[in-house]
Amino acid sequence: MTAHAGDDFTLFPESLGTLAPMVMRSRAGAGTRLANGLFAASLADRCSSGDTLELDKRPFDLRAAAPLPPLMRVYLYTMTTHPSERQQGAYRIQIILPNKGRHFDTTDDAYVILAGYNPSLEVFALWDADAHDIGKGIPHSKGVQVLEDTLLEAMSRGVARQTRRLRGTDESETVVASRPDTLPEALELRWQLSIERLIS
DNA sequence: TTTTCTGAGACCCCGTACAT
DNA sequence: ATGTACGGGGTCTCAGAAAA
Repeated sequence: MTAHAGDDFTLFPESLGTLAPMVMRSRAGAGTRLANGLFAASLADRCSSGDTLELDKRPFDLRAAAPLPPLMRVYLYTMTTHPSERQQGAYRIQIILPNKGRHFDTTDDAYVILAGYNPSLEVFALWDADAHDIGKGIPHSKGVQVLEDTLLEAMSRGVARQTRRLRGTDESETVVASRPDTLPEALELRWQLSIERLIS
């Protein structure tokens, strides 16, 4: 995955007089900041202090040691359920990228984590970012879902996975869910699944 | 205090699967 | 082959937070 320098956001702002790539970030709301903090805290023993940057922003970066990706860029959203929708027990996040961008930012070869957190269930869900950032990328906003059963399984077993088909393609993705205390394990699985998907 | 931006709820549309 | 229901994705809107 590469950064899309030709899109409607600027990777190299001339006003700064620098060629250093700049990651587009938006400010995060209170709930997201809380989730960011919990996410980082869950990986505290895999990251040295000071390697977690800008927890009040979306995305935030996380440097970790093997077997996790060396640089993770985390797009974390609050995961909600909508009783008005037909499918009972379906949770989803709504992806809205900073500055109306259409692609996840992979500056510095970061591995993009697309995650949701539900504060009432206290579980994370990790989607395959690459599976959603294809073609023209992400429109104004995009919702991705995960079944409640998967989250409940993660609550009881630590880590759970769910395969879901992507509409309009022949492809499917695997969503990984986990409790905060099993997040390193889930991230490792998420990374492996992404690699398998890339080479398949 | 006002303006701008973001997050999240709600609704609608489209594609697919299944029953008839 | 066609109709219907369901699941997933897209857009609109509003409230709240942050910035000016």
